[in-house]
Amino acid sequence: MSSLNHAIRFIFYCNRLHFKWPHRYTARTFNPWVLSNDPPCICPVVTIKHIAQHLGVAASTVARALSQDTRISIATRAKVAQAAQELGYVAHSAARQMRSQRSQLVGLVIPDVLNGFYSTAAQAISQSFDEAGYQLVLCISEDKPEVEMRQVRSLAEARVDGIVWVPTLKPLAPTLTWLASIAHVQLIRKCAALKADWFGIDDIATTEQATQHLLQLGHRHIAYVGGPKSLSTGADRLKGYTQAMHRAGATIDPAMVFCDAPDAQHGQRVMGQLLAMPTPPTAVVISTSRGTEGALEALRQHGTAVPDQLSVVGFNDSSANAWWGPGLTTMRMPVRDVAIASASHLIRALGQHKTTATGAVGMVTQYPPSLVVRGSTAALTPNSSQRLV
Amino acid sequence: MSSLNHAIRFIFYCNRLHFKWPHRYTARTFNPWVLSNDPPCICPVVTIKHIAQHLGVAASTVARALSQDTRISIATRAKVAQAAQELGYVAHSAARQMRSQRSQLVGLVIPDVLNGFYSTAAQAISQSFDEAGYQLVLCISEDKPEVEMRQVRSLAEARVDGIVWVPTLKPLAPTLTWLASIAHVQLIRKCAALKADWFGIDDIATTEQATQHLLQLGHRHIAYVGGPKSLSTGADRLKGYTQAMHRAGATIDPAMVFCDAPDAQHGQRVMGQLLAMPTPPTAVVISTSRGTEGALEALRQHGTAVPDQLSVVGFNDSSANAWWGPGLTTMRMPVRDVAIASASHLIRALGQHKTTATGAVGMVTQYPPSLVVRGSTAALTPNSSQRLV
DNA sequence: AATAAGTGCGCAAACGATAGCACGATGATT
DNA sequence: AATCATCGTGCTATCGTTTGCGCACTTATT
Repeated sequence: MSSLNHAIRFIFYCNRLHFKWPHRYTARTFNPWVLSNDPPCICPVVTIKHIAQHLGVAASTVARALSQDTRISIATRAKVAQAAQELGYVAHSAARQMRSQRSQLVGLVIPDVLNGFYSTAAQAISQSFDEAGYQLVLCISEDKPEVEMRQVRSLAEARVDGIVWVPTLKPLAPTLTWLASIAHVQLIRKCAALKADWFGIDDIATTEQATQHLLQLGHRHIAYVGGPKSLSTGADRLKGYTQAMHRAGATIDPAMVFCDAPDAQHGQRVMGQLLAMPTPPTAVVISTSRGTEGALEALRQHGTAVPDQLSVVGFNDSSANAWWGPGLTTMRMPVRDVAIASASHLIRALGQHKTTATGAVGMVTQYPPSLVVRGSTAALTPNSSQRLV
Repeated sequence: MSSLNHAIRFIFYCNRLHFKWPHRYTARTFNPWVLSNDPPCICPVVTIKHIAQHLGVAASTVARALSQDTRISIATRAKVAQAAQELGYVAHSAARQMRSQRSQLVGLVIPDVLNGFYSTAAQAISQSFDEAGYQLVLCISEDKPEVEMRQVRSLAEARVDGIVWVPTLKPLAPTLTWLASIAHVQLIRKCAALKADWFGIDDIATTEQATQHLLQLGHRHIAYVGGPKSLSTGADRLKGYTQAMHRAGATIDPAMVFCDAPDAQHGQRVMGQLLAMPTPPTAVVISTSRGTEGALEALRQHGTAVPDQLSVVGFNDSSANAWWGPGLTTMRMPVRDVAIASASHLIRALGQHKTTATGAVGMVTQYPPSLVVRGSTAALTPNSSQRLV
């Protein structure tokens, strides 16, 4: 804690020199509740002016020295650096932002962070921006447009340099207005009302692959449990299922297609309904991660034999899926790759400061999913609960 | 997009009035890549000065009106509010911070966000601060002290009002110096080198309960797989195991106690070693979440029968644990409660602005864990791989 | 009628860092 | 010897917002 003592001595030193602390300073103390051993000390924060006074140079010289301006001699730079170190100088990014117009902050707006899908994205994005020297402001919108609006407003007030945005179902108009004034990329979900560069996954392919897999195993009565159609992901995944079914000439029973809230409750309830049907499906495609969790819980409660009675394809591959019973066949998505790509793109754009050199606006970058086949899907047998028609 | 047009008209209006835009303004435009349909428009950001000029009042009046100062008449306040709305005024929090000395930012430093343990905490903390009007700066330290140091430094530069901190194994000295000047709480892990209010879980009780459970089932050769002893959580959990074993008069085989990196690789490797022993244990306590994942993978690969050959107690209960094979017996921790408590405490402290009214520093708030018994633990039988000695 | 109190608002000084401009000193060139 | 380029540094305005002080005006009290 020697730098602290340095700082304290410095205060007395300044007082000797009749350095006038602004009166408001007296309220700023080192927080007493983390330094209970030491006596509470009135200790203002050190600024470049203090360093300047300490060395007998101008504040601007200190500023330039700290930013390694070549116009300042090496000797002076060294002295400044040492003084800054001794006095415990910590730059004030808000003040810097006032002039430079750059906050070195970026916002991340995601619906949820418990969901492994988004926590993976958050982790990757956090790392990318950390490496690039940006700080990440995390906003969890909980899929609520009002929350999202408030958070985007706050990000705009903070003058974040950029935003990585996973839109909610129906973003409110002010959200779009504010976002339009900020460099941003859209992640995973598309927002039709606001054109911007988008990074995501080929959602049609996810369910298309899954459904084709089940069709090849001989299934024809395949149920679908997904997210709301108003979400771009929900609509596309439904489309993938529909396309695959039509191409194979299989008929879709509307009673076996559910598009609703992408949460565990919904998954559990809907799976319960499917199992209670007089002629239940022989296979089911579930296209949300939380929905998959709920559905598995319902299967456990009903004691349904998987894959003997029912083949199941889940969503968002994780290590937990490998442990589950016979192993869960899932759609695996390169979330990490997508997240890193979006962050890199935004970082690059911010580096270019303003030029839209990439060319066209509304760039679309789509990554392919893959199907991980495990034990929860099997060929259709007479054992299956549904008799072939 | 009518508010945008309003703003544009306002610019011309200002020009007519010979309002001088600072030359630097010309570089700030509405971002062209999100508004490709409209022609790129040079459109400075609206400040209170512009509102003031628009209404023919002083900037200070606008500032007071926007902060609902009672000295400003209701009529003026309404006019200001409307003008702000029309011109698309967005407050500049950095400028506000310059005077008020409050950034309305808080930092969250956690080692990992993929880990369900910490993502749960992050979600709860994010919500708490969001409700209290703070923005959350997320820092993922990856358990690396150098990364942590850099991030804490950045948080100090951003003048965050407070920090929720999960310390790494060995925080570096500068980290502590910088943290000492900021209001903060420690979460989950304790940092002995820096006294502060702490919120966590009774880590001794976690493994103590688990071990007692196994002892009651008749097990005596119980292995332990945990995190490093240098971590407060690692040390305490080991202590809980040791205490329970000693109290029951069971001998601890040092070859069956592993304290190392809390990751999946370690869990998998160590579990492999245990299974390969000439006289393997009949039960095992695993006290890290990632370690549990790795261990389960090793069990799957070895085809070990659980609980017939080996009883297993895992860590950090999640819904996935219920699906796993016979259901995984786990230590469940009230992470969400702890996280919310820590955030609330910090918010309360920040609200009091400086007073350490709570009294003593170094407050300790500890929540009790609970044991969720499922199918992975069973009474010792001759079937078990280890003969009783 | 004169003073006191209250209301509504403007002026200007900060907050900390930075960038443009200028200025003195040194050394090099004509 | 005079002019010029270069180097290192200081002065000062500026970013957008807040706030203490003060002024003019209105209403209440003596």
